[in-house]
Amino acid sequence: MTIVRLGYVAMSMNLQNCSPSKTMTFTQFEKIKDREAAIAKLEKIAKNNIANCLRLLKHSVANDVRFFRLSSKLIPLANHDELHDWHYMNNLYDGLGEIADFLDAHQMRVDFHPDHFVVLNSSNSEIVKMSLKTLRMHEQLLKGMRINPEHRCVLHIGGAYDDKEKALEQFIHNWGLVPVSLQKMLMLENDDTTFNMNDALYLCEKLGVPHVFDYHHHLAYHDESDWEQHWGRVVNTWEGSGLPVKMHISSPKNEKEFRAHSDYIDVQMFMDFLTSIKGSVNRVDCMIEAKQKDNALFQLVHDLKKYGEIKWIDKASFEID
DNA sequence: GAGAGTCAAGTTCCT
DNA sequence: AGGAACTTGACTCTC
Repeated sequence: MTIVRLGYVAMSMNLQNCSPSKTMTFTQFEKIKDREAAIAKLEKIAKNNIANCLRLLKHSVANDVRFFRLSSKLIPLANHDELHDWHYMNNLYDGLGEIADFLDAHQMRVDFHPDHFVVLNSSNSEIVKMSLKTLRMHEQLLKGMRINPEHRCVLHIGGAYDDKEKALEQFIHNWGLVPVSLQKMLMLENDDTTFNMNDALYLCEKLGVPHVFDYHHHLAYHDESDWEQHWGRVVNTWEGSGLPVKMHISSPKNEKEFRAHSDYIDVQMFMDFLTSIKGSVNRVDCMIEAKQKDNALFQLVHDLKKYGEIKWIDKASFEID
């Protein structure tokens, strides 16, 4: 028996005016002559993003969804070079504290997926430095929400730079430059063009990092199609974690644009996957990555109702035998 | 208000 | 060497 919990990404198609990712471009920032006023504007946006984040969490719990990806764009221009003197965290603790209180009251798994500017295997030390800065911001946000940062940020491995083997070794080298507290925060995902499941598992096993298996990425890019023979290794990378195995689920937009995300999830593809893994692991949390966000999750739940082998626990989690 | 073009950041592909 | 695509939600400007 396996317990499956569904989650969705960062924003809702149902809540109005509830973006957690509002921003201000640097160009606009510079246009405001009074720098203090400009920073005040950034702070207002950040506060509002965090308030909207709490609204999203409440909306999720109201629908039994207890798995959610936080936006990595909560703080506009947070790590911009020209704003290095801005202590963006100072005004955010109240808002983050409210999220902390809410999370304390509800069993909920939240985490981050910093975007593609975080590249840990770069041989350019400036890029690695900026990447670490961005990861430290994520760590501070997690601490502000009183979340144990362990295994709360999923990353891609990075660039191939024309030599994949070398790029993997560069990752291992650079890993030594990553502070231990940040190392503990990370998980690694297989991508859809460069580093497949085997590559990610190689690093995860070597460095003691949980592997987030992305089934759609695997279908788009692999050197052997049989992922099932390695599934046990995926599960093993989670052994030392206090959290259940985490997965990414999405569906191809169409044959031609296979790698792009579709609006909704192909229920048969998802069931094929579940049928393969059921019983191999006690719990698995599936992050639904679809253009229609929470609506894609609700639609998937609806589509899953026709499968008799699924026993529903609540509106967004179930058991499968 | 709708629609087109732009945005801090990286990598890869194309010329 | 330099520019566009990638992929993305939100912003900004124009009409």
